[in-house]
Amino acid sequence: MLCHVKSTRWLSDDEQQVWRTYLLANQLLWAALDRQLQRDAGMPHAYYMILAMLSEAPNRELTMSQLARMVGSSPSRLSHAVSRLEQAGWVRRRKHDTDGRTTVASLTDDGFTVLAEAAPGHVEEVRSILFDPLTPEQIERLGEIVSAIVTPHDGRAPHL
Amino acid sequence: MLCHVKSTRWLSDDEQQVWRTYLLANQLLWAALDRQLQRDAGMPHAYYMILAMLSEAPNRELTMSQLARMVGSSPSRLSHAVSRLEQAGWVRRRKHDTDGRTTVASLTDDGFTVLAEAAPGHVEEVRSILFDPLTPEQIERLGEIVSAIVTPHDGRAPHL
DNA sequence: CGATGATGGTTGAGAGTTCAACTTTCCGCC
DNA sequence: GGCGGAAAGTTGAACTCTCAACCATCATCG
Repeated sequence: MLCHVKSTRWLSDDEQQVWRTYLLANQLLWAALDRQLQRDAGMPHAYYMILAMLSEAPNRELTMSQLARMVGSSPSRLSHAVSRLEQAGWVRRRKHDTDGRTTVASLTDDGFTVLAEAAPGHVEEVRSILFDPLTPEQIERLGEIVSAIVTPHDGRAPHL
Repeated sequence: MLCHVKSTRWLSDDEQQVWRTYLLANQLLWAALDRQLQRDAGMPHAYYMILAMLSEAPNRELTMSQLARMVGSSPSRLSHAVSRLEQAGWVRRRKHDTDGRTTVASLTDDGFTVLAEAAPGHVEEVRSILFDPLTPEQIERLGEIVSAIVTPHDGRAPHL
């Protein structure tokens, strides 16, 4: 037992329970998602998100910075990932027209095809694990809850 | 736009919104947790969980299988992780007395110390990101929701 | 007793991520 | 114009994770 140490706001038993179950639910979800995407599209979820964001962008292209913010990656991680996706022929990189620092990533037709083929299975997976077990009310509550978490509170901003 | 493809149960706009925000909230949480643990204890969250599970086990030891199930790792991942932790001097491995196949991992005193030092900051981080932004009612709802997700539904079991 | 399969665990290679260092380009200001 | 700092990206090394192959031990059953 660790919680004999005072002056720490330890979790109550109920909170502990929620936290542990939250971790478990998350693991279930990620394991299933990664397995499905790896099987059906040969890429991890982070890469799928990159393609998905690009596919929705005007002209199917975004700067690396925009992309990094949208998928929540560090610049480094994104750069490596895009290198990989480029190598697979799913994304192309080019220099920005007017700003020489920024590079623009664009989705290729091949990339779009791969995405389109993986999407139905992916959505089905998300649905069956996350949404199907929940009632409509619970889904609404979940929406409120996650919104509360991502909304900046008091102190520091959520480093977006 | 991808959703012109029919015969897929696409997410509604509301569901899409919940899903995206869920992903964002998760990223926030994991980024913060990993940063804090890396800074304060020099290990990723998965490793922290291993130490935490061991610390709560009778005699502070568990078999690799038990440990793997509790932290939700593949045997391989756990084996690599424990190797690393052993190398750091925080965990020791030994052969099981009666079953020659199983190996038992036990938390060392050093391991316990590291854990004890990292725990307060970790709990504080979980609290400030996950629990503090939520009302007590929301926490309870969240508990119900994650329980519903981890509970086996209809078809296949959640591969625990 | 000995083959057969199941259980428990490890290993190595390849893929992904992190972290810090670095380059290049742009902006503001003297 | 040129200097200093900020912004945008990239790179390489160290680390973690995944996946498949593998070894050893146990259990069972003919």
